[in-house]
Amino acid sequence: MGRHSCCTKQKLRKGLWSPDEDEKLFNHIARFGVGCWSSVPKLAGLQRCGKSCRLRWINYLRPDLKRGMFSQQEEDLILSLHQVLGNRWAQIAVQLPGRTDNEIKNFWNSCLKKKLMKQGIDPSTHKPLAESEISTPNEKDYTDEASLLQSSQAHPIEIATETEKPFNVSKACYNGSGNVRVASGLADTFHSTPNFNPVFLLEFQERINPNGYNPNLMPQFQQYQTLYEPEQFEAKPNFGFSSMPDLTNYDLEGIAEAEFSANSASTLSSLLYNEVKECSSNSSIATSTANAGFELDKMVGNNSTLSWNPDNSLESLFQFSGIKCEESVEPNEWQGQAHCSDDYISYPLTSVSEDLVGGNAEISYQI
DNA sequence: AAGCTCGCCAACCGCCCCGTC
DNA sequence: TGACGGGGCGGTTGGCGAGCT
Repeated sequence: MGRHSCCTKQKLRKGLWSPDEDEKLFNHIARFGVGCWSSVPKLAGLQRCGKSCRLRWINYLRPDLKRGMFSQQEEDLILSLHQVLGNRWAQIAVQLPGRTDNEIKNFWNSCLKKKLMKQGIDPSTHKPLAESEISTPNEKDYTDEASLLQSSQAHPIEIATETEKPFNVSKACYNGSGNVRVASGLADTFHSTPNFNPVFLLEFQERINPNGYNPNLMPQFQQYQTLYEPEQFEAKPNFGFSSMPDLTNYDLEGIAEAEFSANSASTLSSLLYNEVKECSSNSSIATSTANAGFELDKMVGNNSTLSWNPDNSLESLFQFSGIKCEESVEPNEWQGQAHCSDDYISYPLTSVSEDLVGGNAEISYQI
């Protein structure tokens, strides 16, 4: 296979990204969303390969990234997931909103691995070192149920019996003895389809006390908010970042509503915030597709257009089927309604809402 | 203060998978 | 059906800063 074709081109910059490059990439994605990565460098005026742009966006520029130290709960969850999934960082990252696979991988290699070693636990098998050396092959392939069963017999995964919400971290914790306790059904989740329920995500995020916005992007956010007041966002739908509340990063307990309003750029954000906060306070999160539709319908009570891309927070979770793009529109021709081009898609929330209420739409949860 | 070591982490590399032609 | 290109993923590297001598 060899080197990726985009990297073979001449005069491509490598190494650390400059603030200027970041700004160019950020502005490009902010305007046009995530599309064909190979065309991004050219369109954004960057001397980088598409892969490099993609990585920079995913690992650093994405507004839904959480920065800072890993919490104890996150650490426990990583340990738990690693025992089940092994070095499948991307799958592990799915369960840790706001964290990238690269970040988790680095955290594992720099901290957790050593921590386990100090505790006398083999980081690759999660068994006591002595036992591991004697009997256990290094990396087990847990993809098939037989090997999982075999593994769990040697080191049982405790399945919680009570009706617990999945991703309750306190119930999916690493106990330091090589065993992992997960909520009922969680193990199945890992090994069946890659589908992921965002309700679980919200549940989890309630508990991990996120650290807030990606600080790297605050200046840009502020800039956009200065340029475009909330009422202008309907006319500037391409600024999906600002109109898209970051569900992963709100400190639902700590942040004042007034503060939120000041920081958010749209009514939609406030509506979403209220909804999530409500869920947070009474833990009555919708658990069915129908309920999810209802909740969403309440959330999207205005006519704001959500312009967001599949890599970003909410639409990465909700894939609305049954919504067809009627026409192809160039990105620079976008207006405040539903648009679709080959590479970029945005949906008017009211349409989504109507479809959901009408029962025509199916929400599938997707990684 | 200078040199050295070490750890962290951003970014790259190489491979694989999948879709398209 | 095979070649090709794009995207995604895990492993690895190297730059840089902090701490130590």
